[in-house]
Amino acid sequence: MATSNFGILAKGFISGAVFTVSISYPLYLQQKRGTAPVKTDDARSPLFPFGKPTDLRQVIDYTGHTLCYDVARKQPLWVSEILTKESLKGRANRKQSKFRVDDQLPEGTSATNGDYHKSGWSRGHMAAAGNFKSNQQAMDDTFYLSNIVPQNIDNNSGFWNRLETYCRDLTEQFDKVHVISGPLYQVNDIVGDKKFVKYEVIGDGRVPAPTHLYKIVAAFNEGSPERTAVAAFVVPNIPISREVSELTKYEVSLEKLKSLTGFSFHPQLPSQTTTNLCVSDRNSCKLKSWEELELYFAMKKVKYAKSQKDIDTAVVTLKDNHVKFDQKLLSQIEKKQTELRHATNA
DNA sequence: CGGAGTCTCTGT
DNA sequence: ACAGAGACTCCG
Repeated sequence: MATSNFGILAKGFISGAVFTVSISYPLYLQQKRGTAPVKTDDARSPLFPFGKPTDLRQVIDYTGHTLCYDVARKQPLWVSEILTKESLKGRANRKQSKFRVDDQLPEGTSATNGDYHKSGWSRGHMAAAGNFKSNQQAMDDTFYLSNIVPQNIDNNSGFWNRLETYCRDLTEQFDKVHVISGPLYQVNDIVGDKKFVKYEVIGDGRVPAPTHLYKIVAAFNEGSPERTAVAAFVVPNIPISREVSELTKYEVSLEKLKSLTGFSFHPQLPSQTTTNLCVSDRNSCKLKSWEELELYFAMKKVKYAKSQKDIDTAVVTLKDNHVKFDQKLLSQIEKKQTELRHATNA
């Protein structure tokens, strides 16, 4: 028994019946407050004769990501993943995956698709599906609703999508890119000198829609993990202009994020030798332009076009947005058109 | 890449 | 009659 000799006796009543509990606790609990750390992992204490509150939060490992689940909010607190060139290569297809209730969670604590349906909010991945092209199972796992938060759809497919793309592109400069993502509930409404945190809750499950999302990016090379380049970002969960490409606009310090989340991320990271990602990265945390993404969309549309009409609409979309055609797209269009001609002739 | 909504079919 | 799965179409 790892207790001291300073046992005390507690007495009380439960439903009229007398109970007597002998409680032993370490000497340091008797010390003055502030002079020593209070041990919190001891289940017995004078103030908690029936045991200290237990925490339902749990950390779960999936095929490609690990998350800490917030039972009360029915969404993750943080989600961790590691990107490499290899993990981004492959044929896994998100069309094969389905959003679904996570049966690994405690009974009744998972959000449902019904909560999100017609809510006006999209189902935003924290660990991104596109980060697991190499493994269909890993991609499928990201579709568990344990990895999902209510996200503004324009933010999701726009700025946040560009941020995820930025993380993937970092694998061209670093062996490994470690990413932690999660929701935040921050002041988003100020009236006079009063500040408010206002957020919607959706569905029968009353799933809260976060005001912000955060992402911590730590990129390093295999041989020198002590020279990690790291940065953290807090992005409001609202549409963000396509013109914004400076990720530094949303950069915060790790210390700041610690106070916002209550989690100390990367506690082992030696801060003396790490560098700021937005300085080390040769792109200086500059996101790809929206035009580049439009070009990418067009490429896909042409590639899977079933008729000339599909190609035309893709082209019109680009012209509407004043996006310059690059050579790859032009040759892709030519290729597709001859392909379609052969199809009609046969 | 990131999503949504609608329709049809099927099983209870 | 209603719920879920799958195919299909659409958007940024």
